[in-house]
Amino acid sequence: MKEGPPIAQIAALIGDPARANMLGALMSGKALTATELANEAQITRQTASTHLKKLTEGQLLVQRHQGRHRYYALANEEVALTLAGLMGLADLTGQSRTRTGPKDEALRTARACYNHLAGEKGVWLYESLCKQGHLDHKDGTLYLTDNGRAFALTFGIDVDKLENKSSALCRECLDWSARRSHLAGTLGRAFLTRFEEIGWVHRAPKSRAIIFTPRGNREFANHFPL
Amino acid sequence: MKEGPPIAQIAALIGDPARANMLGALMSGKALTATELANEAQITRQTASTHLKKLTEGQLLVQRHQGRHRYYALANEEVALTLAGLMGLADLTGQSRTRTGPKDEALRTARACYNHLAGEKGVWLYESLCKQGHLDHKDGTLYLTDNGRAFALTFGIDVDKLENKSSALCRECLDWSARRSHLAGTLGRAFLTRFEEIGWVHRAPKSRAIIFTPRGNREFANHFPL
DNA sequence: GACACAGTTCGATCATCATCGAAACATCCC
DNA sequence: GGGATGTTTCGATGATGATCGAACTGTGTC
Repeated sequence: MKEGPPIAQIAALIGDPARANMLGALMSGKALTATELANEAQITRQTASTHLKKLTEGQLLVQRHQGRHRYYALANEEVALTLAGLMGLADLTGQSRTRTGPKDEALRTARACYNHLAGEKGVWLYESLCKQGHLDHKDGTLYLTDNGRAFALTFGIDVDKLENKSSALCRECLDWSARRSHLAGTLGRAFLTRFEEIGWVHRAPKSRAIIFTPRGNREFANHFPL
Repeated sequence: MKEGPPIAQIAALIGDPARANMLGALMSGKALTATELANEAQITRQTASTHLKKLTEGQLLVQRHQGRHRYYALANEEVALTLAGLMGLADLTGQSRTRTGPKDEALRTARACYNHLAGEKGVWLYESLCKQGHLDHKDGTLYLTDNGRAFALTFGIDVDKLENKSSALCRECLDWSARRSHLAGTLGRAFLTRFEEIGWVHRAPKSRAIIFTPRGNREFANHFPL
């Protein structure tokens, strides 16, 4: 990796097509094995291995051993949110050639972004929580109100346990192309996990798309009015 | 430029050291000529020209003719904010080797970020405006309150004129390394411009640093209490 | 133990792209 | 017009880095 301004090193890491494909696959939030990532990027396992090494050294990924597998995941939420920002910008500047495919439609409606809900449904969730007074801004930071805390508890989310984690509880994830924010942070991830637990949604097999069941759609609209 | 996922193309553009240096120089918000940018990146003018062409085609920059000069500037605020995000992430992941130089100190205190105020003073401004009830969040978007509008007017900022512009009035610019937001958008730029007009600050010659005069420091603290 | 599977390291190849010298083009000034 | 400055285009060179075949390490299974 050539020397230069720090931003160039990170961008160069993301700038290779193979690596970008891997990062894109990891944006769902799930950890994937080296082989899965190699398939995702359409390269051999050897090549993938060198890429994964670079990404890990660059602190964009972390690896976790599990038997003979090595699972790779995005290093932290900051990486995920920055990548989301870049993706939105790419969309905005018209780098994306393929417009409005049938599968893209599902992604635009609801998708996983580092294990929180993004897309239209993500914006919906966020705005509903704000409007109900469950989330609020104070001096520039997003926080969960007492009302919101109670609401989360009745919804089956153990907020106290979330707060022990080192990363932030509430955070905004900005999507340039939608020009809207939605909820990220450990709370954002907890909501999506809960939706899965209670059978409102399930994940599409090989995609970031989140599929709402008919019941999930109804219940979601009931619990999160706009 | 190799094909691949859209994000890779943008990142690859930023990922070259020479181009990254140019973008860094333009982050102040000022437009610079091709020759100035070549000097900034320490490359010949021919090389700079090809880089600038690529950046312009990639919609990261716009160029403006003025006589025999060609001024280049960041294409829009979205580009600027995304670059700021990447820079913060680079800082966070420890890509930056040079820690806490004497000049970095000034940058951390106050610097220009696409013509709005960033750094500690930027956070200060933002938090003060929030605390005084001049800025508020509603359903996930930042907006100027009626109080804030009146305040801006007495401060010498013509808000009505700003609102006619196509880009957003209020926007947040997130700095990962500081983990705080500050005010961007046309209003953010208007504030910095006004500070310059009334002699509170001036720009360091070849840097993004913003220098507060002694009087500027006092007045700033008076007008924007925390 | 032998075998299959997952992943990494090594070495060689090859394509891409940044770089610069030279030259062309454009604009301003006198 | 002629000369000076700013900028781009062209062509050639060179270095970086992505890629894959082959070989090697480590882990689980029978």
